[in-house]
Amino acid sequence: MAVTDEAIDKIKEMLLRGELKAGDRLPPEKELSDRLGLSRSSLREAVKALELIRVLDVRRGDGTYVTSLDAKLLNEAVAFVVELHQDKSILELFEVRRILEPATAFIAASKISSAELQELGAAMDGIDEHTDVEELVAHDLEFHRIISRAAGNAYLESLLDALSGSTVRARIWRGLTQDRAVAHTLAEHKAIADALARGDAELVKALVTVHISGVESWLRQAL
Amino acid sequence: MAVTDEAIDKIKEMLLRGELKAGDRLPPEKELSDRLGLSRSSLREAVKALELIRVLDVRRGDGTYVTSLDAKLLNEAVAFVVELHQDKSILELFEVRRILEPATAFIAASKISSAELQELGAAMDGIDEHTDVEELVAHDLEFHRIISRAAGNAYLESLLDALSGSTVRARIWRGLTQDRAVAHTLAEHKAIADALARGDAELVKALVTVHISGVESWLRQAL
DNA sequence: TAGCGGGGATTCATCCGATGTTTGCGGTGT
DNA sequence: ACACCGCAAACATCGGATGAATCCCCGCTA
Repeated sequence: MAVTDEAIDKIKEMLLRGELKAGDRLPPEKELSDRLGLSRSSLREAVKALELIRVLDVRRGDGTYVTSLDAKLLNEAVAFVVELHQDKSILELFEVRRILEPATAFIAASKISSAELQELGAAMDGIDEHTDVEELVAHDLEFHRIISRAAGNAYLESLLDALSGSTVRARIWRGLTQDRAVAHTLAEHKAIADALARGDAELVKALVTVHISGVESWLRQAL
Repeated sequence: MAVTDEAIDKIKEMLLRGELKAGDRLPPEKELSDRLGLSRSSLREAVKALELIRVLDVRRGDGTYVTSLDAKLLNEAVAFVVELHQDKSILELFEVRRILEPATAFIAASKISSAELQELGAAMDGIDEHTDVEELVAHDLEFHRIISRAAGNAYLESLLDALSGSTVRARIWRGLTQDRAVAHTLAEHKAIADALARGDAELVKALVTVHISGVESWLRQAL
């Protein structure tokens, strides 16, 4: 194509060149479209596309702003794609997660703070095999997120977060509930938290590998 | 927002529900906009956004089609984001690559076919420290891509491809050339290929770790 | 009959102008 | 000093007009 895609590229270049920085406000639609030499309609298409992947933030009645442009961008972009691949090749996506999650936990083991360890403990409080699925999913998400955050790499955190979308997580925990495997899975969480507290990185890595692989094989059989 | 985002969601749901499948053609703009209850202009914004992340493929004068919806989607989405983070936090992105690349190579070691090994050999033919930067980048890209493809996980392949965009690669090889470190890096490629040929997965993993880490530390010092 | 070319129909590309809605901000009055 | 009001700026959405690319059917020709 041409005009609209050129506009996307030009905006991207303005970002790369530092002409536009995070938090900056873009010129009004009319002015920017004149400057880039296209119509408002076409410019709006470009802006909309950049808004979908969270590069721009459009505030009605106010203006269009550049987002923080941090690692969370990865999350948005990947999550959208992952959501579309739900039934199809979840297992391949899971294989990626099986690589990343233990490595992340390994890194986290040597960096995690006592505050984060406390958070991890709090995340498990009040969660047992009688907790309803919705809350279990929230717990699971938080548990893994605290660990990935402790690894100190925002991209890793975003990627892991996006790779197992909440839809997949919900399905898994629903399945675990039916199979009465919730207690077992929660025990794995507990073991991981304990090993993290002791700073035993190798054990953490092994436990996480077992944990993820367990879920993976459950998923494989469930499909 | 409202109308346009609703349209994006509705199209996404049509995909999830199987109402639209890969390769399908969407109704014409006019018809679809009527059906979704919005104007053509607004619908076009939605379509444009979905086109940016390669979910839809618009062919002028023909129609709008659903793409193959395969793992390559990840590539497009991630590559766009990565490109925007060039100067900023390349090192964090590299850390992710350092996790994925050895693990991928490890998997590839037990799966790689003789045809792929031959490809790997061919990719190294005619490449030496006198090759110009552009060709070195192409070689590097191909080398790592053959290995990730051999691992048999399309998402892994896409992700790795996207994680080290060609811009970063170009910068690295330009730097390696100036530092007269090209021969050394190519020798590492050779060693990796040899270990793959012997099926020594552990060695492959170690070599790749060394390889990536070497580049990473060069990059760290160059920033 | 097979192949080729033309022309109309379909569909997207782009632009324009009008109108509605939301937000931010400054002025005003108490 | 504070609360309210109203204007101006900026995005949201619409519908129509025109252009350009593509597809496909139909008729012509060898």
